[in-house]
Amino acid sequence: MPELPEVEVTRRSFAGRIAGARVLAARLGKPLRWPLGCDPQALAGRQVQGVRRRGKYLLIDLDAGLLLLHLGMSGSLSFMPEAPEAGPHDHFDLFTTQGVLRLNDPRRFGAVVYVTGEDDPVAQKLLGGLGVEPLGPDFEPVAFHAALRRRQAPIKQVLLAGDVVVGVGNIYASEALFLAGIRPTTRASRLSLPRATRLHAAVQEVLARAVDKGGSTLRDFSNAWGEAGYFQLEAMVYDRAGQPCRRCGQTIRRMVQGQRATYFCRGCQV
DNA sequence: AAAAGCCCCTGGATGC
DNA sequence: TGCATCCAGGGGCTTT
Repeated sequence: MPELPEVEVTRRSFAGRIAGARVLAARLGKPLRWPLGCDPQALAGRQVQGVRRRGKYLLIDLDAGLLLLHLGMSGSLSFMPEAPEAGPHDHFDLFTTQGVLRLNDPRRFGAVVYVTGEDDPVAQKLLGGLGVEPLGPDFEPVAFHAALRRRQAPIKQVLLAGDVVVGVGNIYASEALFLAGIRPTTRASRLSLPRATRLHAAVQEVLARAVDKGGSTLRDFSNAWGEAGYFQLEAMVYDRAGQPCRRCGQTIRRMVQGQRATYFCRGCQV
């Protein structure tokens, strides 16, 4: 489910309310992708300093150590004054003096991992290989072009890989390539500087706009307030196979790259 | 080093 | 109605 916009929207929806809270207890449901990495009881008494985001990870800073949280494919967070009884897909609860942070994740591709710091080997393994933040100052056209020149894979898959630029998932990769007028199958190394620059701008534009719209709610995404997102309503290509292109009228195509669906317009993307 | 496949898991939609 | 099949916002790990 969640790409950078959904994760960022989630972060903003509870960061302010949980900051300063004291952890009372933690509860685990079924196993997630990785073990928590500490006894849940050991979290009691720690204070939440704030919530950051790195790529699609949320970093919940504690006064000692931090929690790395990933929503995987089907995860969503809620933050409520009091938690209803846990349902079958509620796999992590953090009870605090200011409310309960709950992770609901039917498919359990998500994770909550405790690490002592960002230099912790586990944190390094998960965060160390990530590319630059697309909405940060390090995402810059010339460096982006240089990084793409080293990659022979199709540009769609390079965007998804996350080691050049983070946070672009399956929806926004298709959308950004449409905006930039680039075929998803184009080898990354063959993009000229002007085209890479267009793609750079398109990635920033589509992600920023999606954050603005509260993310995309295709099935069940909602932020920690329970509010849905609306970006899916303005998707140009994603999940629109067989429908007319909103720009040129040609039929939107669906193809498969690396076992993931890609949507594009033959008329608008060269 | 980089690319390509393979999984992890559950639920909803579709088709017979 | 029931059952099989396909598909889904991710990404680490293993193999080429």
